[in-house]
Amino acid sequence: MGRPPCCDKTGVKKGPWTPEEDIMLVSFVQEHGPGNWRTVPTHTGSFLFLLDLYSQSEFRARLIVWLRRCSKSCRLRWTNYLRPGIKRGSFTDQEEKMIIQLQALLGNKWAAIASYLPERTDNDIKNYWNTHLKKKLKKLETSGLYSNDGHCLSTYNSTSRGQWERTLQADINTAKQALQNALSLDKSSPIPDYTITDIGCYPYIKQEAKMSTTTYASNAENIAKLLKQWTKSESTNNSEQSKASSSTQYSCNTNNNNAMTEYSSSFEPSNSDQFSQATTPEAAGKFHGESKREIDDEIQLSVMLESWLFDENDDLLI
DNA sequence: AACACGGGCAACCGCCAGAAG
DNA sequence: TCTTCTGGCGGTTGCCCGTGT
Repeated sequence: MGRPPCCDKTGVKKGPWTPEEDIMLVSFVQEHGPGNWRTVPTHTGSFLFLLDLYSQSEFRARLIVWLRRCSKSCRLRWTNYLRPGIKRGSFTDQEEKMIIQLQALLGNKWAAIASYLPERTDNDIKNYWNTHLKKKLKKLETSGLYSNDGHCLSTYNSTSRGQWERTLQADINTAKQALQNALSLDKSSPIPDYTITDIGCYPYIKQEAKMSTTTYASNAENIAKLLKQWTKSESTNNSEQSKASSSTQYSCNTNNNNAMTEYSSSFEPSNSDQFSQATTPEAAGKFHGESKREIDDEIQLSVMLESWLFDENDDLLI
């Protein structure tokens, strides 16, 4: 009776997302589009996700990683962090002003406020409000420069309420226009090609990379590029390390002179160890308190698949 | 140099309305 | 029609890192 659950709730991974998981999620959304969160755990097999780019990419990279996130977590990660078009970094004065005005008008309706700031997520706005603006306004309030109904007296003292509302309406119209533009782009191309500047949200892409006009292709080609570099270092590591380990390494070859440099160097080198630890099935198991047997089974399966893939694709992975 | 503290932010939690079976 | 689940939302937590002592 009723809907079947989307995924096995026991053994679902929590905590910070790893780059591997992000790659998987991005590639999934690129293939299936956002909004199918219920199918994410299905398509990723709940426990094992095999990202097969063999038929899609000239680089023919294959990757095994573990995704044990519930659909809700996937949706949240996508909407708050990975979704193209998200602007990160400090808020501009204009944005700040708009948030203050809209908060005064709408209250703590962060989603509604975020709809007028298409480049910002509700979570970001909420965080910014709680950490910055609340204090700022309190200060202003105590100094008499701000009234608690959302009017910054220093700015609006001389303007009538009608003028203030017109200003706000103009701001809202501007934001609406921006939103409509964004939506019309979505309509024309369900999975648009994003330039690297459009994915400024992507946390592993350094500032200089954002300046590039390199296309962030919709067909996972760039992820394939990234994986190519990644699997290359992985296979090198495998020859040196025990084959029983299914851990993944993030090493960056910044000597490459092509676009790949931007992607590979985008990973945080300082965290590479942390990532490799966190992404081993052992580490994941510890994290979730899984039984040793389950972990061993997963390791075995992973090792089998991994050896199969690397053996088969040695000639393809350079 | 070591420790304590606080700020910032990603991610989780719990609730609700609506959808799906 | 009822039950169960998803997706969306706001509130809250906890970790990481920078700064002060």
